[in-house]
Amino acid sequence: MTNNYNDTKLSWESPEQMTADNNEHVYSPRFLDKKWQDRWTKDGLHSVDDNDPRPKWYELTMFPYPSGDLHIGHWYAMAPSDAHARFRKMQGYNVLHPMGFDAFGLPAENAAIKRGIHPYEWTMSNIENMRGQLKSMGTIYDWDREIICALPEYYRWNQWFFLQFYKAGLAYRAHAPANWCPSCQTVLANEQVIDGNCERCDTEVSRRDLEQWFLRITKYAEELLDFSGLLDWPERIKAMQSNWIGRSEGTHISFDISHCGLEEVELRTFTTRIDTIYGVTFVVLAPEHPLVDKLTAPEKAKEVKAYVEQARRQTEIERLSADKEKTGVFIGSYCVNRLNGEKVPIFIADYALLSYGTGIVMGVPAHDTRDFAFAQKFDLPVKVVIAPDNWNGNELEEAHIENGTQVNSGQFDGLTSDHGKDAIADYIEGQGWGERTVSYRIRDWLISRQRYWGTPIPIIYCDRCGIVPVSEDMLPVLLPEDAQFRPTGESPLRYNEGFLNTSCPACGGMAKRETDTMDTFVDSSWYHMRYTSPSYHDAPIDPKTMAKWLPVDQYTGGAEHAVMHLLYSRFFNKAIRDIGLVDYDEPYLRLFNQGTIISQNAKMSKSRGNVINPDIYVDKLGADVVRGYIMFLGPWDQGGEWSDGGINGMARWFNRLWDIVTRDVETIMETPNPEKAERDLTRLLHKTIRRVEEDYSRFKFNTALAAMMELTNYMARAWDNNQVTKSSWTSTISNLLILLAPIAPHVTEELWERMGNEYSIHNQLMPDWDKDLAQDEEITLVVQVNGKVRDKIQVEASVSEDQAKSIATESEKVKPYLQGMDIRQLIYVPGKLVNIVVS
RNA sequence: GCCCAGGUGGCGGAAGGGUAGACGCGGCGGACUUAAAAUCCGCUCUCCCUAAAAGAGGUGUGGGUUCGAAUCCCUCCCUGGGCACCA
Repeated sequence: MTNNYNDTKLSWESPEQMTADNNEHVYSPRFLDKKWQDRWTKDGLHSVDDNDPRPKWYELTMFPYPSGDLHIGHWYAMAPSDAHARFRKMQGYNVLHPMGFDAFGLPAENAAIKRGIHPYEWTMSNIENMRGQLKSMGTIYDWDREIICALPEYYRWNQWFFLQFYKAGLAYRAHAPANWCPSCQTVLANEQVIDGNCERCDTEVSRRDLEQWFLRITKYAEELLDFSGLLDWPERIKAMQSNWIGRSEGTHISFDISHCGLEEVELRTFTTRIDTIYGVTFVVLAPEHPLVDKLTAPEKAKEVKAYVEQARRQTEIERLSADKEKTGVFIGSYCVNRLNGEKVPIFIADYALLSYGTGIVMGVPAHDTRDFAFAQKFDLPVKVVIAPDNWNGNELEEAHIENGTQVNSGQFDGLTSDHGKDAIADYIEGQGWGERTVSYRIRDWLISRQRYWGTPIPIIYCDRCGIVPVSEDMLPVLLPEDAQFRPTGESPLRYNEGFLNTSCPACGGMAKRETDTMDTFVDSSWYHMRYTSPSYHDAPIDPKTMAKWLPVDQYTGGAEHAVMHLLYSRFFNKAIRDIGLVDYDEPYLRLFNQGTIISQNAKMSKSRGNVINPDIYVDKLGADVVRGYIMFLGPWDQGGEWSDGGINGMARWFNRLWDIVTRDVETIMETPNPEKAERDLTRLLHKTIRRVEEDYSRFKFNTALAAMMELTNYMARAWDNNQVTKSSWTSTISNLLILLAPIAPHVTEELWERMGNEYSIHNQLMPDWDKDLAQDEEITLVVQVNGKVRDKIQVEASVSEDQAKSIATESEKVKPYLQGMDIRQLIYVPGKLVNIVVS
């Protein structure tokens, strides 16, 4: 059969040339995108009803920073999540799939410094533009629920949460060395320093001592390691969070310094290897440790001071480099190892970190690689206390860090080191010299930022009353509009007299406001909650909508947020739970991480010039083709490479689909065997339904599309071969359109209407598949001899084991391989194959 | 160094103990066209062979388990990500 494809194909012409008016059969994607987007908006098709009785499904994708342009990476994150949310909706859920803007942050302020545009103007006009681009994707976002973090009605609740944390002892101020990004002109949290560089701008960070506000995430270290409240999170993300939290079990053990005549009478160290306590030959303090001054002998003072200053100057990178040669200084005093009464010299060295454990390390060169290197450098004794198996008593070439037998360990000699650990810890606890404990690598979350475009921290400093929180009824503390944007290293708010000067809420006297603003990760820690009641005035969330929607059922986004946003948000949830604001333990029950879309073998970036602008493709090919192509690239979690050739393939398939759906069924001729034609097409349809729905639920859009392509390929062939019936044809195309609707909402809506169906396809339910109808009538029986395929035979699906075996052994192609052989075994796999084992 | 995730045609990728390479891109050949584009049809892992048929080989490497391994187990190599002087 020949088709006049010119009449029915999709046209990629502009809508001016091709409108639905001048030709019913020609479709312009650009025209149709707009036609249906307008219609859906007008009908409120995607507005979400809090009172809908259907089971709820809250599907969220990480909201974008309003950089001003929606690039292909945004599409890659958002189009598949939209398809998945649509799929859930078509499974009968009441779906909330909202969108908003992570609108505070540095680029807005940098634009102000560079170009004199106010951050508010810059941000809001970017949002305006991006909202339009987001709408062009054809997503089901309910724009009535949009949130913008930079607006006072949002950030006042950041301040409100901060005050609750302050009251609960979860927010505190401390003077501490902090990571300073000289380019961003602000401090950063530990999570925002990647390999010693700023997470945003990649500039090397330095250290700066400042008064800073912290949130006490360490209080939740143990609970954050417990992922049992999550339904489905990637193991990788859980591993990254576990790594970051860095739990290690060990013992606190103190060394006696009572002979020094100080107020302090002991040095507390943390060790995971208490079994090696008899091998201590030195103790190391972190250079910044407060006891350093007190313990330094006068004759060493100069040398120690020089070392401390040099250590402070070092950047994070220099200091943490593992291959760096050990440095340090003997400070001229000693402590006593209480277990054996030995006198132990005290050093300072920068490999001891003030912020981990107690800031003091017991040096056991025989059994720790770092201590070994230090001992070599300073010619300190290496005392073996854990004998390796078959140890001959010689000196060690390197540290023996594995297990062994306790030696030179007093009463513990002869125990295995495992037993030694327990016995020594018991003994120490009994003597009151220390106790078993757990140490974590994670530090409290530093939220102060010395920048303008963020949430003002609602704190007032009064000379008489000290630190005074702003009272709740005075919120929000508004960002002043008229700030001077100068990169001074201090918040621009400090130079704004009108903002800075205020009166003390306690005594009414003159006082000054905190001028730092909050890390923007505070905004994203609870934004998912605000979507449920974006304009609620009495609290961050309406308790009614909270109970209805939260927690989030499915969250999607990039893995780069594993130890930043995702960890902060989990902490935030647990903290506000303990304050009594929510009653669940985890904010995001299921998490799926999409990969990265690349182009020309590299991440897209302006400097590489390999950036793909989606608008051009949307304009030419329509949103559905771009959506479909992005989902067809490969498995969503593995990312993929953009190719222009590839997207044309997707456009071609939509073209063929359009052709198939718009064929006139009245021209179908009588087929010789209508029952068989009907059964065959129906069978493939039901197999396709099964595959597509399984694939959607696992985010395998690529194979779902492949299944639908196989179906259209079959249909085109069957039509040409006169092997279709009107009824199966019609029912197959309407089911196919429903299956495809989550990926391609516009084309399917248009074709659905053209078939004469009731508006809207997006209110249809996903079809069920029928096991019997999907059942094969014939199968290909594979016949192997010793595991090698020798024949493939079409047989009835109902074939019995005996029948299959005899068909296999009697195959003409197989017989030569059986000649003169003994059949040892016949393996039968029902519905699949027979393997004849011969020798 | 430790912990994850990967390695399959020219390319993106299917298959997660049972026909390796679905689906798509690219390529080749053909139809339509004055021609081109678009569209449609056919072929497209490698070797052997004039060709077909039939063989043989083939999923990073080397071993193992199994009637049968891309798939499970062990060794090593490579790629990407995370942690790393954390005591």
